[in-house]
This record gives sequence, C-alpha cells and structure tokens, in this order.
Amino acid sequence: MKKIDILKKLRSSGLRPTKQRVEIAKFLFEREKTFHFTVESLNKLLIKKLTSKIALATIYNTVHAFKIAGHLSEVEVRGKKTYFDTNISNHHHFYDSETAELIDIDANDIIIQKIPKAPNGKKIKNVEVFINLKN
Amino acid sequence: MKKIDILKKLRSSGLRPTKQRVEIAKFLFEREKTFHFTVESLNKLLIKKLTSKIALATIYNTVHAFKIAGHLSEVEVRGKKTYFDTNISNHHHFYDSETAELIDIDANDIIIQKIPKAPNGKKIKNVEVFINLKN
DNA sequence: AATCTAGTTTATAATTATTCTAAAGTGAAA
DNA sequence: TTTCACTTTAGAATAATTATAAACTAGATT
Ligand SMILES: [Mn+2]
Ligand SMILES: [Mn+2]
Ligand SMILES: [Zn+2]
Ligand SMILES: [Zn+2]
Repeated sequence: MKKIDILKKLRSSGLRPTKQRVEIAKFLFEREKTFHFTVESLNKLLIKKLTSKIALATIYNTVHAFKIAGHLSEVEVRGKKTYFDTNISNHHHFYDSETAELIDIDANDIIIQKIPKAPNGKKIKNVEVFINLKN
Repeated sequence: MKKIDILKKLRSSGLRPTKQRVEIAKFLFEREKTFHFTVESLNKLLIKKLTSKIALATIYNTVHAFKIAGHLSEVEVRGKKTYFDTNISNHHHFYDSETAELIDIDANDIIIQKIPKAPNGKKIKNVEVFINLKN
C-alpha cells in the first residue's frame, strides 16, 4: 500500500494526515494479510514499533473514524473488548478462544443452503457465520 | 415450569433457593418462549413485576451461576452489554438493530452446505449464524 | 517568513457495565 | 435458642471506552 493510499484513507475518513494518524494508518493498512486487533493490542504493537507512544485517545479516535468511513470493520467476539478487522469484505470467522485469535473465512468458503425468511417487514442485511474452535 | 423444576435449576447451579433467587428463576424459566435479556433489562422487568427490588449484584450472581450451570446461554451482540438467552439448545439468531431485539432461529432452519475445515490441530466446537436485519 | 486558526494530541476525568467487598441478614440444623 | 455457613446488599473497585479542555501543529493567509 502506497503512501498516497494511506493519505487517501485518512482524508476519506475526514482526518488530516498528522504524524500519529499516518503511523497508525501505515501500521494497519500496509500489510498483505488481514489484521484483527483490539485497541489494546494495537497500542502495544505500536509502542514496540515506534519510538514515541501515541495517546490511547488518539488511537481510539483514529480507529473509530476508520470504522465509520468503512476502512475497518468490527467483529463481535465474546468478551469485553471490541475487535476490529482490516478485512472489510463480507466474510466469516473462526475463533480460537484458547488464543483469543480470529481467522478469516472467505465468504465463498461457506455456502448456506437453507435460510429462514426475515420476519415481517424486515429484510436480511447480512449473514455472519462464527465458528468456535476447540483443541 | 413447576416449582420443583425451579428448585432443581437452583440446586443444580449450586444455589440455595432464597426468596430473591426463586423470583429470578421463576421470571426467567416460567415461560413458553425463549427470553433474551441483558442484566439491565431483566432488572427493569423485575422491578415492574415485584414489590421489593433485588440488588443488582444478586441478579448478576444468579444469572452468572445459571450460565455456568448451563441453564442460560450467552449471545454475542454488537454493543457493550452482555445478552443472555433462556434457549440453551444449539440455535441461531436474527438481530434487529433498530429494536436491539434477538429472534431465535431453530438449528434445523439453517443448513450449511459447505464449510471450511478447521485449522491444523483444531476442531470445530460449534457454528453460530447471526443474521442482521434491516427495514 | 511570520501570523493565524481550525483542527489535533494529550493527560486526565467521566462514564458505564460488571465484579468485588465487607457488613448486616437469614434460615436450617443442633 | 444458638450457631454458622451461606446470602443479600450498598457501595467501592475495575476495565473499556468516551469526553474534556488545555497545549500544540499543520496549513492557509498575510
Ligand atoms: Mn464483544
Ligand atoms: Mn457484545
Ligand atoms: Zn476478518
Ligand atoms: Zn436465542
């Protein structure tokens, strides 16, 4: 992912490209594979990577803006912390509760044959499949 | 659900049948249909139904004990509060974010035709399907 | 370049769901 | 009745998140 794309992600999220935001955006989006994280885990990784630390509030604000702009999605995981996902396409997850780790499942790797119709007056927005793992 | 079953639920959860616990258990389990709730919503309903109010800590403790004993299950819903479910069988949910309401889907009403195999050394514990609704 | 200003970062406070604590209450058994 | 382990309860503690407000910065304007 090029610098110009990083700047585009920031601007399309209504964020001016400050030093902190560029660091966060580069860390999130300059990678090949999906990245699943909580604000806490992201913060720890940023501390390891950077020389100066970024205030938690800035990380919360930036992540939130990316989520609103659709550059990050939120994954519902049992527990108190919110999980975010750099994969914003429609997809599913394995969840390994031993390691608290999420693993992507491509939408095409799950085929649902039968599904009930939505309740009266409602439509289906999306279908999320969550596969819990054990050892 | 008979009084004897209520007492059985309490005892099998390691709880002595006190006045408060019996009230909570009757409210949760003496009903035909599935009941989805948060501790906050349960508390509000109990206040309406009962003359004396039960301490929040008692509600938390009792619900937690029922969950540990397997008499309640926990449903993962986007948001900060924990949702509980009197339906402890394997099943799925519609979620209406407008009303913050869960609706049960019988396990037999969803058939998954294709599913990826679990990662190395792991097995599938269970599969949860969550269908988000819109208007 | 110096100035200006809206937007930003940060430390800290506030909020909220949940859990903990410790003091007072209860009830079955001795 | 007395006892004592178990309970309830109000309030304190905790943890994730959001809000606040003062100091700072990036760009735009002179
Ligand atoms: Mn969660
Ligand atoms: Mn949740
Ligand atoms: Zn994902
Ligand atoms: Zn249910």
